[in-house]
Amino acid sequence: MAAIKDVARYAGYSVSAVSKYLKDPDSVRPDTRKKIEEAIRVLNYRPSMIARALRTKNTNTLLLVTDEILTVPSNEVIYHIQREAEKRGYAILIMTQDNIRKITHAQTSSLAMSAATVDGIIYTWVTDKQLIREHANLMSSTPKVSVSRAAFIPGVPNASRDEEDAIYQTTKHLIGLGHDRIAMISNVEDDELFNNRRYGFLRAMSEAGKRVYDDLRINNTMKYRNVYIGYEGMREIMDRSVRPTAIVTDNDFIAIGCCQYCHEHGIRIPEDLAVTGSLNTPPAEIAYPPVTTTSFPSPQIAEWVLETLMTMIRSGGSAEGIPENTCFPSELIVRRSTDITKPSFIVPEARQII
Amino acid sequence: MAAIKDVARYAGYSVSAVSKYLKDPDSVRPDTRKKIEEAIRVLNYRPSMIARALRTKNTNTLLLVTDEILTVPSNEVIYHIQREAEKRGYAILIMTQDNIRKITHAQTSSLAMSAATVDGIIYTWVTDKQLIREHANLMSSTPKVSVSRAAFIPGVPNASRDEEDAIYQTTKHLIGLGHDRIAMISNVEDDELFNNRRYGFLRAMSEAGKRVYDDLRINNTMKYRNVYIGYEGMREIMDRSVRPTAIVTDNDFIAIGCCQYCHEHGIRIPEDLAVTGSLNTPPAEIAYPPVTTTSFPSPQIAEWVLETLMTMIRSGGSAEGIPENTCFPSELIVRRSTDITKPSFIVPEARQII
DNA sequence: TTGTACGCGTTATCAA
DNA sequence: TTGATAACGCGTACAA
Repeated sequence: MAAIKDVARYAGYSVSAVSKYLKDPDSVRPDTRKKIEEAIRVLNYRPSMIARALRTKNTNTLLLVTDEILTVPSNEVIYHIQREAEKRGYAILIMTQDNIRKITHAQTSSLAMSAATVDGIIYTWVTDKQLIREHANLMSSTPKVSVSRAAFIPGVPNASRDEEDAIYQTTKHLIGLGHDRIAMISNVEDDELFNNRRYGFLRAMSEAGKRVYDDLRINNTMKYRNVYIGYEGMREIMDRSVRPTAIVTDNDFIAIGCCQYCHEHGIRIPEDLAVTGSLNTPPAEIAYPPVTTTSFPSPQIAEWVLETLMTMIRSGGSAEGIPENTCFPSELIVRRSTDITKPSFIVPEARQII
Repeated sequence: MAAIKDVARYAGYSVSAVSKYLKDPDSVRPDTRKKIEEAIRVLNYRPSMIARALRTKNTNTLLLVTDEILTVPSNEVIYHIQREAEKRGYAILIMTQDNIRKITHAQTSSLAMSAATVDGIIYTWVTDKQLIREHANLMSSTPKVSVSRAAFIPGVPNASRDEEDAIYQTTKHLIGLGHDRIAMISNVEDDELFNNRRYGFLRAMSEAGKRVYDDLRINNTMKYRNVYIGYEGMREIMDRSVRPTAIVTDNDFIAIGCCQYCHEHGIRIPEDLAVTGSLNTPPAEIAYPPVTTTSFPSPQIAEWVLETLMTMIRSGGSAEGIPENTCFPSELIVRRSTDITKPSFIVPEARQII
């Protein structure tokens, strides 16, 4: 691989002339530029990003910590972060929480690898806050942000969806359709999240002067079992004396589970029962019937992540003046599961991922 | 940030002693080791991977080129590659095809960034073969592999699923259930893929002495519209004089579209019509009814990717002796859409992602 | 405008 | 077993 000194020698100039040219081609005389460009072309020269990084201390690389490459909305957020990063000339290095743990707790005695040197760090949907706190401490001089309340730690700016508002919008939508008896089924992964969502539901109900008949709270051992939670939740609810005409859930998969129960028991959706989900996952769009839901503002959050990191990098790494929490609203997406005027099958315009 | 020389000074030894210790702690005397470890601890020293990379020429980083973070099975493969890489101490750098294009075609005159220096490259589900060929040429000394036939270029070892076998297994399953009139609906992204799949279907049919009644081939403008393709495909098929009792598709989403049509028209699945998908995507498991499908061997492919790259890296980058194409079989997953004895709703054991 | 000299943090070679 | 030194490829004062 040709190095800068080879280019210099071939062009008949010094290394620094070439370096200067690389930084700003117009800062050298036209004939010099010509010769340098010729040399670069002939030698197929590509600057070594490593040597450059050693000198300049920045790698144009951001570390993204996540375990959730496969789950919505985490994968969406990663997707958009990746693209926003590329726009700005940054590459994304992905690492799992487990690997971060290995790095953080490595005995310095053995081959304790430090994390690859990066210009910024993004924590998303991590579960071990204690670990993140330690790692953040270790990388104290590197700009850091986090996404989703589950990853919030003090001192690291965080972006998340406004969960309360999402459920509030959904509930209000149902109320607007004339529903009186509305139940809520939700999974609990995080008490703060649950409380926010629950409050959104209650606020909509109370603003409309509706009586709260029922709610279901399934416990946390059911992670990755949301469809089943919806199915079982429906069974419980249908045992009660007062049956709801609509179900609010905080997850599309729970809603899909509700639909499965209804199919099994001859309950028509939305004629007999309206059902809503949350997060606008791909399955919600192609479910039978398609499920009314609220979007996750992944593009907005991704843009926030990059803009915030860029600001911090420019300001030498400090989080000064950046709010600890930034909330993004979601959008209500009305589909057949609540609205009989919508198609019960896929529309040509629908763009399913895959 | 403390550097190795700081550790050396603090411990009272030379830089090379510390470097030697770092490489193999047992290669220095116990008392020396003690002092060095103390210094590392006190100064919170972490070796600079950048400086190390400048010296050793390897970064312990692999470049993964893909545009499909959101689609199955690409996301599954990425997920597993990421984990297999971490197991071996490698980090994964993700880059889109567009960015690769920018890098490859950058005018050397301006700020032509080279790709970050990496120890290996993985191309997955890329669409622009010409570009990949150029990039592979540019990075000629870096070990490279590709995943999925869509990314195959000569000289770069490729892993993919055995598509013919997947459809063959599916068709045989239907034949075993007693189906006589079986139709096939497929999307066309790639003629080679289509031919493989089609051949698997025909082979199963002919081996069983079945007559081939019908097939549908929807054209390529419908990428990301698979559910709609299934829906429309069913409409066409139901217009024919001889109606099938089973439908083979090459994609779960097409199968789900078929189901939607059936729901709309009172056709019971699987009583009146059996439907099969492919790729074992999450929606296939939670569809109504759950869809019989074939798995994608993502873990096996990911392991192949890493093992192959490790081999190439050890052997100095050559693909010598590595087959150009490695095919992995898939597994048939029988669900309600073909088998009436299976549950039509979600089972408690089902682990849905998200 | 161009060139010289040094340093970034590490590893490897060789000598002590 | 440990230490001095060169080299990896580049950027940047500073001098010419």
